Amino acid sequence: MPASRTTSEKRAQVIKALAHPSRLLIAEALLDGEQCVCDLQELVGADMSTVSKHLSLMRSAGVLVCEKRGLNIYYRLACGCLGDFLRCVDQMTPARPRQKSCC
Amino acid sequence: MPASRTTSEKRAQVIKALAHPSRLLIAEALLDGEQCVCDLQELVGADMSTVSKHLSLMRSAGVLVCEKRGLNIYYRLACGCLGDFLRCVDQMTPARPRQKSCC
DNA sequence: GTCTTATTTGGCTATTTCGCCAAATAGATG
DNA sequence: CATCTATTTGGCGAAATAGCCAAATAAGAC
Repeated sequence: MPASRTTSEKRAQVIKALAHPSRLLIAEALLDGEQCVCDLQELVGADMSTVSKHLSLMRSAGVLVCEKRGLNIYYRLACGCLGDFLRCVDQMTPARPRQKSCC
Repeated sequence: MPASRTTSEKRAQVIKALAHPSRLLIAEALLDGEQCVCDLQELVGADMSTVSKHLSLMRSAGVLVCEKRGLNIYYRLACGCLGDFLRCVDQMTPARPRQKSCC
């Protein structure tokens, strides 16, 4: 059956949470396991508040979950499938050939 | 090895091409096979020029390829893995539970 | 209790993205 | 050739997103 518009909207919200270089960099880093906000800030190299907003967006989209332990808050991927997701993305990221136009 | 910033940027461009409800709806429809622009316009229900720009963006991101036959231009998915991609997205699209905040 | 330290939130400007309209283009048809 | 049909492109205002700063919050340490 064809996807409904509301299904596409829900899915798009999740995809959007990964469709930003800094957010994707964060998600990729978390493939190796959880990290605290301050480590992710260092990774991304942006203002702490900026990173925090990215994390919050990814969390509310269902991509990340977090947990407080001691002084820090640790984020991790909500789902183990991100590797597969990225493998598919890489199949569409050809080093070179991309159609500029038809015909 | 960790993903580099430029790798994440390339990937993010592909993901961005799918991170919009109308564009995702188009991609989902193309799971069942190619369609011409006018069919996709009807599906999306936006102005023809709007749909054309979405298609062009997806094409230059490497998500779609197109081909002209007769009067029409037919678009199809560049890669067969989109189904897997969406299955992963759906795992992160829980009907209900989503972390509002930590702790 | 006060003082830190880690993180989030509010507010603001700058940038990007979206969607329509109108005009341009490409190619089939007569 | 002129004309029609399908699609793309240019341009512009409106809306959404990004990133910084400053202020607020939460919880552990003292």
